[in-house]
Amino acid sequence: MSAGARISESEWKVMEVVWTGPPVTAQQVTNALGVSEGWKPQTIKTLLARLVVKSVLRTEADGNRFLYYPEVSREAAVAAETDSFLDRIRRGSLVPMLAHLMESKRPLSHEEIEALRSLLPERNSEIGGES
Amino acid sequence: MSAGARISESEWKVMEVVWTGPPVTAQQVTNALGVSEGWKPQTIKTLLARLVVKSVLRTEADGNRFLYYPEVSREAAVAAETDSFLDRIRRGSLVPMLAHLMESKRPLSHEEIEALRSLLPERNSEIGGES
DNA sequence: GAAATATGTTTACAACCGTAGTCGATTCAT
DNA sequence: ATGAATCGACTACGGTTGTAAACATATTTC
Repeated sequence: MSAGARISESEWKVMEVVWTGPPVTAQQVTNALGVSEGWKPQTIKTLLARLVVKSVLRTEADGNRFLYYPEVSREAAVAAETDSFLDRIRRGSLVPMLAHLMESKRPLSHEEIEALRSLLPERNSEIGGES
Repeated sequence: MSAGARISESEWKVMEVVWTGPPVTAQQVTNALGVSEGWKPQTIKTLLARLVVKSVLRTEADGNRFLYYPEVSREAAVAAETDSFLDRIRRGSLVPMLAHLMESKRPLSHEEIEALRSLLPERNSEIGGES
Protein backbone atom coordinates (compact mmCIF):
# COMPACT_ATOMS: atom_id res chain seq x y z
CA MET A 1 0.00 0.00 0.00
CA SER A 2 0.74 3.67 -0.19
CA ALA A 3 3.86 3.13 -2.25
CA GLY A 4 3.91 6.71 -3.39
CA ALA A 5 4.60 8.74 -0.29
CA ARG A 6 6.61 11.67 -1.52
CA ILE A 7 9.04 12.93 1.08
CA SER A 8 9.93 16.58 0.80
CA GLU A 9 13.36 18.07 1.28
CA SER A 10 12.83 19.13 4.89
CA GLU A 11 11.05 15.92 5.69
CA TRP A 12 14.09 14.00 4.50
CA LYS A 13 16.23 15.68 7.07
CA VAL A 14 13.82 14.62 9.74
CA MET A 15 13.69 11.08 8.41
CA GLU A 16 17.45 10.78 8.44
CA VAL A 17 17.32 11.35 12.17
CA VAL A 18 14.49 8.92 12.67
CA TRP A 19 16.24 6.22 10.68
CA THR A 20 19.41 6.46 12.68
CA GLY A 21 17.67 5.26 15.81
CA PRO A 22 13.98 4.65 16.02
CA PRO A 23 11.89 5.27 17.88
CA VAL A 24 12.56 8.93 18.43
CA THR A 25 10.69 11.70 20.16
CA ALA A 26 10.05 15.13 18.74
CA GLN A 27 12.53 16.43 21.22
CA GLN A 28 15.28 14.17 20.00
CA VAL A 29 14.73 15.36 16.48
CA THR A 30 14.76 18.92 17.71
CA ASN A 31 18.04 18.34 19.48
CA ALA A 32 19.51 16.81 16.38
CA LEU A 33 18.30 19.38 13.87
CA GLY A 34 16.99 22.45 15.61
CA VAL A 35 20.27 24.27 15.75
CA SER A 36 21.90 22.95 12.59
CA GLU A 37 18.86 23.69 10.45
CA GLY A 38 17.77 26.73 12.35
CA TRP A 39 14.32 25.32 12.91
CA LYS A 40 11.97 26.22 15.71
CA PRO A 41 10.60 23.23 17.63
CA GLN A 42 7.16 23.84 16.16
CA THR A 43 8.52 23.44 12.69
CA ILE A 44 9.78 20.01 13.53
CA LYS A 45 6.47 19.06 15.10
CA THR A 46 4.74 20.08 11.91
CA LEU A 47 7.08 18.04 9.77
CA LEU A 48 6.63 15.00 11.99
CA ALA A 49 2.88 15.37 11.86
CA ARG A 50 2.91 15.59 8.08
CA LEU A 51 5.05 12.50 7.86
CA VAL A 52 2.52 10.67 9.99
CA VAL A 53 -0.28 11.77 7.70
CA LYS A 54 1.72 10.48 4.77
CA SER A 55 2.21 7.16 6.56
CA VAL A 56 5.93 7.55 6.42
CA LEU A 57 5.97 7.59 10.20
CA ARG A 58 3.80 5.90 12.76
CA THR A 59 3.31 7.01 16.36
CA GLU A 60 2.98 5.22 19.61
CA ALA A 61 1.82 7.14 22.65
CA ASP A 62 4.24 7.37 25.55
CA GLY A 63 2.82 9.51 28.30
CA ASN A 64 1.94 12.86 26.89
CA ARG A 65 4.20 12.55 23.92
CA PHE A 66 4.72 10.32 20.92
CA LEU A 67 7.33 7.87 19.90
CA TYR A 68 7.86 8.01 16.17
CA TYR A 69 8.62 4.88 14.19
CA PRO A 70 9.43 4.74 10.50
CA GLU A 71 6.88 2.97 8.38
CA VAL A 72 9.10 3.22 5.34
CA SER A 73 12.64 1.91 5.35
CA ARG A 74 15.45 4.10 4.26
CA GLU A 75 16.25 1.67 1.48
CA ALA A 76 12.72 1.87 0.15
CA ALA A 77 12.72 5.63 0.36
CA VAL A 78 16.04 5.90 -1.41
CA ALA A 79 14.87 3.52 -4.10
CA ALA A 80 11.71 5.53 -4.66
CA GLU A 81 13.62 8.77 -4.75
CA THR A 82 16.11 7.31 -7.18
CA ASP A 83 13.35 6.17 -9.48
CA SER A 84 11.69 9.55 -9.47
CA PHE A 85 15.05 11.15 -10.09
CA LEU A 86 15.69 8.90 -13.05
CA ASP A 87 12.24 9.59 -14.39
CA ARG A 88 13.18 13.23 -14.49
CA ILE A 89 16.52 13.13 -16.13
CA ARG A 90 15.39 10.27 -18.24
CA ARG A 91 18.19 8.09 -19.26
CA GLY A 92 20.33 9.99 -21.72
CA SER A 93 21.95 11.76 -18.85
CA LEU A 94 22.81 8.78 -16.73
CA VAL A 95 26.46 8.59 -17.53
CA PRO A 96 27.05 12.36 -17.41
CA MET A 97 25.28 12.48 -14.10
CA LEU A 98 27.43 9.73 -12.66
CA ALA A 99 30.47 11.50 -13.99
CA HIS A 100 29.40 14.65 -12.24
CA LEU A 101 28.69 12.66 -9.14
CA MET A 102 32.17 11.18 -9.06
CA GLU A 103 34.05 14.37 -9.70
CA SER A 104 32.23 16.87 -7.60
CA LYS A 105 32.45 17.42 -3.91
CA ARG A 106 32.15 14.32 -1.85
CA PRO A 107 35.04 12.28 -3.09
CA LEU A 108 34.31 8.61 -2.93
CA SER A 109 36.10 6.42 -0.48
CA HIS A 110 38.04 3.34 -1.50
CA GLU A 111 35.26 1.19 -0.12
CA GLU A 112 32.68 2.97 -2.18
CA ILE A 113 34.71 2.73 -5.30
CA GLU A 114 35.27 -0.98 -4.80
CA ALA A 115 31.58 -1.42 -4.14
CA LEU A 116 30.75 0.39 -7.34
CA ARG A 117 33.27 -1.59 -9.31
CA SER A 118 31.70 -4.79 -8.09
CA LEU A 119 28.37 -3.60 -9.36
CA LEU A 120 29.54 -3.44 -12.92
CA PRO A 121 29.26 -6.70 -14.81
CA GLU A 122 32.38 -8.55 -15.87
CA ARG A 123 34.11 -7.08 -18.83
CA ASN A 124 32.95 -9.71 -21.28
CA SER A 125 29.73 -11.03 -19.86
CA GLU A 126 26.66 -10.93 -22.06
CA ILE A 127 24.07 -8.49 -20.87
CA GLY A 128 20.87 -7.06 -22.15
CA GLY A 129 22.02 -4.87 -24.98
CA GLU A 130 20.46 -1.83 -26.44
CA SER A 131 18.44 -2.12 -29.60
CA MET B 1 23.81 33.57 -13.97
CA SER B 2 21.08 32.62 -11.56
CA ALA B 3 22.55 29.24 -10.87
CA GLY B 4 19.67 28.20 -8.70
CA ALA B 5 16.80 27.77 -11.08
CA ARG B 6 14.79 24.87 -9.76
CA ILE B 7 13.08 22.92 -12.52
CA SER B 8 9.93 21.10 -11.51
CA GLU B 9 8.89 17.66 -12.65
CA SER B 10 6.57 18.84 -15.40
CA GLU B 11 8.99 21.50 -16.44
CA TRP B 12 11.64 18.85 -16.95
CA LYS B 13 9.49 17.12 -19.47
CA VAL B 14 9.19 20.32 -21.38
CA MET B 15 12.90 20.96 -21.16
CA GLU B 16 13.72 17.54 -22.51
CA VAL B 17 11.87 18.50 -25.64
CA VAL B 18 13.54 21.86 -25.87
CA TRP B 19 16.97 20.39 -25.43
CA THR B 20 16.51 17.89 -28.18
CA GLY B 21 16.29 20.60 -30.80
CA PRO B 22 16.27 24.27 -29.93
CA PRO B 23 14.73 26.54 -30.74
CA VAL B 24 11.24 25.16 -30.41
CA THR B 25 7.80 26.68 -30.57
CA ALA B 26 5.04 26.05 -28.09
CA GLN B 27 3.33 24.08 -30.77
CA GLN B 28 6.24 21.75 -31.20
CA VAL B 29 6.27 21.06 -27.51
CA THR B 30 2.56 20.47 -27.62
CA ASN B 31 2.95 18.03 -30.46
CA ALA B 32 5.66 16.22 -28.58
CA LEU B 33 3.98 16.05 -25.18
CA GLY B 34 0.33 16.95 -25.44
CA VAL B 35 -0.91 13.49 -26.10
CA SER B 36 1.64 11.47 -24.18
CA GLU B 37 1.27 13.55 -21.05
CA GLY B 38 -2.38 14.34 -21.52
CA TRP B 39 -1.77 18.05 -21.29
CA LYS B 40 -3.93 20.76 -22.77
CA PRO B 41 -2.04 23.27 -24.92
CA GLN B 42 -2.57 25.94 -22.29
CA THR B 43 -0.80 23.85 -19.73
CA ILE B 44 2.27 23.74 -21.90
CA LYS B 45 2.13 27.48 -22.48
CA THR B 46 2.05 28.00 -18.75
CA LEU B 47 5.04 25.76 -18.21
CA LEU B 48 6.99 27.51 -20.92
CA ALA B 49 6.14 30.90 -19.47
CA ARG B 50 7.27 29.82 -16.04
CA LEU B 51 10.52 28.53 -17.42
CA VAL B 52 11.09 31.89 -19.03
CA VAL B 53 10.46 33.64 -15.72
CA LYS B 54 12.97 31.32 -14.11
CA SER B 55 15.47 32.15 -16.83
CA VAL B 56 15.72 28.55 -17.83
CA LEU B 57 14.36 29.50 -21.23
CA ARG B 58 14.75 32.60 -23.31
CA THR B 59 12.41 33.73 -26.06
CA GLU B 60 12.87 35.34 -29.37
CA ALA B 61 9.90 36.74 -31.21
CA ASP B 62 9.01 35.18 -34.53
CA GLY B 63 5.88 36.71 -35.94
CA ASN B 64 3.12 36.29 -33.44
CA ARG B 65 4.80 33.51 -31.60
CA PHE B 66 7.98 32.78 -29.70
CA LEU B 67 10.96 30.67 -30.32
CA TYR B 68 12.19 29.18 -27.10
CA TYR B 69 15.89 28.73 -26.46
CA PRO B 70 17.42 27.04 -23.45
CA GLU B 71 19.43 29.31 -21.20
CA VAL B 72 20.56 26.37 -19.14
CA SER B 73 22.30 23.42 -20.69
CA ARG B 74 21.06 19.97 -20.02
CA GLU B 75 24.40 19.11 -18.47
CA ALA B 76 24.14 21.99 -16.03
CA ALA B 77 20.59 21.09 -15.17
CA VAL B 78 21.46 17.46 -14.61
CA ALA B 79 24.41 18.47 -12.45
CA ALA B 80 22.25 20.73 -10.32
CA GLU B 81 19.59 18.10 -10.01
CA THR B 82 22.15 15.50 -9.06
CA ASP B 83 23.54 17.72 -6.35
CA SER B 84 20.16 18.40 -4.88
CA PHE B 85 19.39 14.72 -5.07
CA LEU B 86 22.56 13.84 -3.22
CA ASP B 87 21.86 16.48 -0.64
CA ARG B 88 18.65 14.68 0.11
CA ILE B 89 19.79 11.13 0.44
CA ARG B 90 22.99 12.34 1.95
CA ARG B 91 25.81 10.10 1.28
CA GLY B 92 25.28 6.90 3.28
CA SER B 93 22.94 5.72 0.61
CA LEU B 94 25.12 6.43 -2.37
CA VAL B 95 26.26 2.92 -3.09
CA PRO B 96 22.88 1.30 -2.38
CA MET B 97 21.28 3.86 -4.59
CA LEU B 98 23.66 3.15 -7.43
CA ALA B 99 23.02 -0.52 -6.95
CA HIS B 100 19.32 0.09 -7.22
CA LEU B 101 19.96 2.26 -10.20
CA MET B 102 21.89 -0.42 -12.02
CA GLU B 103 19.50 -3.25 -11.32
CA SER B 104 16.17 -1.64 -11.88
CA LYS B 105 14.40 -1.07 -15.13
CA ARG B 106 16.52 0.43 -17.83
CA PRO B 107 19.34 -2.02 -18.20
CA LEU B 108 22.58 -0.34 -19.09
CA SER B 109 24.06 -0.72 -22.51
CA HIS B 110 27.59 -1.90 -23.14
CA GLU B 111 28.60 1.63 -23.93
CA GLU B 112 27.24 2.95 -20.70
CA ILE B 113 28.90 0.28 -18.68
CA GLU B 114 32.23 0.94 -20.34
CA ALA B 115 31.77 4.66 -19.74
CA LEU B 116 31.08 4.01 -16.10
CA ARG B 117 34.02 1.70 -15.76
CA SER B 118 36.29 4.34 -17.15
CA LEU B 119 35.04 6.76 -14.54
CA LEU B 120 36.31 4.66 -11.69
CA PRO B 121 39.91 5.31 -10.82
CA GLU B 122 42.53 2.66 -11.44
CA ARG B 123 42.52 -0.08 -8.92
CA ASN B 124 45.56 1.16 -7.04
CA SER B 125 45.67 4.85 -7.68
CA GLU B 126 45.79 7.20 -4.75
CA ILE B 127 42.63 9.16 -4.32
CA GLY B 128 41.14 11.51 -1.83
CA GLY B 129 40.32 9.33 1.13
CA GLU B 130 37.65 9.65 3.72
CA SER B 131 38.15 11.66 6.86
C1' DG C 1 -12.56 42.90 -44.22
C1' DA C 2 -14.99 39.68 -41.11
C1' DA C 3 -14.68 35.32 -39.05
C1' DA C 4 -11.87 31.74 -37.45
C1' DT C 5 -7.65 30.47 -35.53
C1' DA C 6 -3.43 30.56 -33.06
C1' DT C 7 -0.50 32.90 -29.51
C1' DG C 8 0.94 34.78 -25.54
C1' DT C 9 -0.87 37.09 -20.94
C1' DT C 10 -3.61 37.20 -16.89
C1' DT C 11 -6.16 34.94 -13.60
C1' DA C 12 -7.56 30.70 -11.03
C1' DC C 13 -7.49 27.33 -7.77
C1' DA C 14 -6.39 23.35 -5.09
C1' DA C 15 -2.44 20.66 -3.12
C1' DC C 16 1.98 20.75 -1.28
C1' DC C 17 5.90 22.99 1.16
C1' DG C 18 8.62 25.84 4.44
C1' DT C 19 8.11 27.89 8.53
C1' DA C 20 5.88 28.87 12.48
C1' DG C 21 2.20 31.14 16.01
C1' DT C 22 -1.55 30.01 19.00
C1' DC C 23 -4.33 27.13 21.87
C1' DG C 24 -5.89 23.70 24.95
C1' DA C 25 -4.35 19.73 27.58
C1' DT C 26 -0.89 17.53 30.30
C1' DT C 27 2.97 17.05 33.22
C1' DC C 28 6.63 18.77 36.18
C1' DA C 29 8.46 21.50 39.77
C1' DT C 30 7.95 23.63 44.02
C1' DA D 1 -2.14 22.53 44.32
C1' DT D 2 -0.61 26.28 41.45
C1' DG D 3 2.24 28.02 38.11
C1' DA D 4 5.61 26.82 34.54
C1' DA D 5 7.08 24.09 30.88
C1' DT D 6 5.92 20.79 27.31
C1' DC D 7 3.20 18.36 24.00
C1' DG D 8 0.41 17.68 20.18
C1' DA D 9 -3.58 19.94 17.30
C1' DC D 10 -5.24 23.59 14.69
C1' DT D 11 -4.45 27.61 12.05
C1' DA D 12 -1.71 30.59 9.08
C1' DC D 13 0.50 32.52 5.27
C1' DG D 14 3.34 33.23 1.33
C1' DG D 15 5.53 30.53 -2.36
C1' DT D 16 5.59 26.58 -5.86
C1' DT D 17 3.40 23.21 -8.72
C1' DG D 18 -0.05 21.00 -11.66
C1' DT D 19 -3.50 22.05 -14.50
C1' DA D 20 -6.04 24.98 -17.06
C1' DA D 21 -9.94 28.67 -18.43
C1' DA D 22 -10.53 33.56 -20.03
C1' DC D 23 -9.08 37.11 -22.48
C1' DA D 24 -6.77 40.24 -25.65
C1' DT D 25 -4.28 40.35 -29.79
C1' DA D 26 -2.45 39.06 -34.06
C1' DT D 27 -2.75 36.34 -38.16
C1' DT D 28 -4.74 33.50 -41.59
C1' DT D 29 -8.69 32.38 -44.37
C1' DC D 30 -12.59 33.01 -47.31
